[in-house]
Amino acid sequence: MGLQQTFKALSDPIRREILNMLKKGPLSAGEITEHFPVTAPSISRHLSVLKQADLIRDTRNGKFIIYEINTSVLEETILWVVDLKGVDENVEKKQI
Amino acid sequence: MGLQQTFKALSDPIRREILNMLKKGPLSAGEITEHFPVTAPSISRHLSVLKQADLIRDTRNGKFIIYEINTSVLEETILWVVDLKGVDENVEKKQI
DNA sequence: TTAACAATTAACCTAATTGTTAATTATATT
DNA sequence: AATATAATTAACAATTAGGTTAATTGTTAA
Repeated sequence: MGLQQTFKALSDPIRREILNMLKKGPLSAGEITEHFPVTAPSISRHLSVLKQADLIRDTRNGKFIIYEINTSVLEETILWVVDLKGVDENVEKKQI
Repeated sequence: MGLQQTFKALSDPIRREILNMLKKGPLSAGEITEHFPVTAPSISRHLSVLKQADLIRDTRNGKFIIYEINTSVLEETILWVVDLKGVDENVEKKQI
């Protein structure tokens, strides 16, 4: 349930961009929607996919629903990709 | 064209498993197919997706087409995810 | 309590993905 | 040359994904 949902969530460019936006700080659904040329319901579903993957968390604040990023899930993802690459990080750094 | 195709390719469990198999060494399409409960044409398309993402390379050897992993593409992916996580690798290592 | 606003859910459509079987291509063997 | 083997491509069916508009749910403010 973990890696699969994470990769699926990351496989869409709008969702990746949303995560990049939230990296700078929490935003409401409306603020997120403004940045994209698609409708609010469409963004709402993207948010729902990210939430199911536990990449974002939401809290209601009055009329607004505020989204923030949750990076803890990415730990597993990084480990998986780095392991696939099969690289000792230190060797990697020496090469650069 | 880079990140997008990589994430799309990694978003399918069969394709991730194929990469894990190839991590241990090159394999023919047939050998890969044997490990999954789907038909050869289905695996062939998965291989084609991985190839388009440049995550694998193929060379014909007689009747066989041999696939091997290409991890260089993963560099960009790792950088992207690590940057999203916003973690200084050293801090990370100290915490563990 | 009614009106307005923020956001989600519902219903629907189209495009992309994934799987199958059948046909094709390329190579090797007899 | 004919046959067998390895793999891909073509054609089709079923499912999933992503977009839209319309309807619904929460919350605030008049």
